[in-house]
Amino acid sequence: MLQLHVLRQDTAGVKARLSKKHFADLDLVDAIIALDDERKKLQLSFDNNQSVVNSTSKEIGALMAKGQKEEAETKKGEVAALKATLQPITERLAIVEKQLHDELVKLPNLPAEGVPMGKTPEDNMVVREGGTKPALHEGALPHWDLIKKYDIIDFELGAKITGSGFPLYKGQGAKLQRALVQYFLDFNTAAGYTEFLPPFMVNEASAYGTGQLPDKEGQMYHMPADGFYMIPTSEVPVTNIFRDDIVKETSLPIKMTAYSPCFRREAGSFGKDVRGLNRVHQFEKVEIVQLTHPDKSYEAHTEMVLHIEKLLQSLELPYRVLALCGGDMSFTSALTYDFEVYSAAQERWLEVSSVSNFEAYQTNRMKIRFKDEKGKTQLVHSLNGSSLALPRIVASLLENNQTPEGINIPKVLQPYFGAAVIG
RNA sequence: GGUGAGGUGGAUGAGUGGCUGAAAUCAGUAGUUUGCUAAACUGCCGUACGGGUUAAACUGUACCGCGGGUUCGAAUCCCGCCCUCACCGCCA
Repeated sequence: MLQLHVLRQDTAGVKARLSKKHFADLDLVDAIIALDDERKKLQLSFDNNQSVVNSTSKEIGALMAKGQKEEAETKKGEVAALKATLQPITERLAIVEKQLHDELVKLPNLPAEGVPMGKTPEDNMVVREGGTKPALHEGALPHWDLIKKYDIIDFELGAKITGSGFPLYKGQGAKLQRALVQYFLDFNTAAGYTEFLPPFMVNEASAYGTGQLPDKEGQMYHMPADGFYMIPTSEVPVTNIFRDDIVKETSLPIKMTAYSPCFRREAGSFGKDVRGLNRVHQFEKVEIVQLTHPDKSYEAHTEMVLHIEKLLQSLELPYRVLALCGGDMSFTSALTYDFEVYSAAQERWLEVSSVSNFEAYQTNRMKIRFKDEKGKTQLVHSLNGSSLALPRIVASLLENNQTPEGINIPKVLQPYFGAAVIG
């Protein structure tokens, strides 16, 4: 969530940036500031009253010790009267604090300087493209046919076992998953990211910390008996490692990577976009996360974008980098670059990575802080990016690398996969 | 799942109703001393929200797993929950 002092210091600027994100309820900003004013007033009057209660209680203790019962009883009466006046203040304060918080989390993160204007995916800006689109042979197939031809992924069986959107990987299909995960993790750890294998379910506090709750509740699978959520990305458990911590400034940046399956309900997604591997309920993903000094987060973002780009280049896939426009960025993000790979048979660009800088939006919720050289506590910045989401990489690999003889495996993957061709 | 023990500041750990926002030790940090390193000595050293100040100083309140309760007063007593550890049971 946004920091209150930002709203106070530059109310007009905040509103302008919220509009860039196509957030309509600008009056909410004023309402929040008004709530905070009330909160301060209540807090002050509570503190002053409580202060008297505390000191009087001490006097009572001293009187009792001296055996001056009568005087003590008089003081008790005073305290009781004070506490009676205190009660409505306390109650109101609790209401105002809750309200203030509930309203504050409704504000999305503010878009950064260079974020393009716009509302829909069409307004996203292509930053650059790389790789070359392949020329497919006569009779080339989309991946949903290729997986049947080579019997490597079975959607029907997955649906039988669980439901639609839960693919069953078989034989070389399963091994390809394992090879990709391992390759991605090795690529990330070689660049200084520490590997984690996190829990695949999280509690409410963690889901809240990264911003999945309260607004994206419907996107996650929920286990009501235990109050847990299946993770939609390992960003959630990994970023929460440092929840409520004050880290050493010298430990920044903290660079983490993790593999996990990801579970997404994708409620309300229908149509041609969802065919085959394009959109599924469970998929494999390797994620990178950084916690940085607030002055260094944009530098880190650039570094992460280049890192993902190198990874895609090593897979020899045609890709492009998009700067998301204000309206298409996620609620919590200040700057997002998406990576898309071209899937030649279906002639579509598929999103395989999203690299975002959340600035202090997530860390303000999670209270991840550091002490600067003046000893002042500050929030760190958090960033993350997929490196990478497997299904669409697989779709694109299958489609782009198909030949009449089989599917060619990129050189870098061959040691992991143990073969050069799926045939 | 059963039984028992326990959750206190970065760590260890004292503290069973007021003198405890919290001993002590370690770690950290600033300084003194010292050829260097090491050691010794001295000061500082939790978080949040306020008041106050140009900035400090100073100052109020809350917080000892979480939430309630008792009391003039709670880390300390009571209730509920969560978590950790040990043993037993079950099990990959």
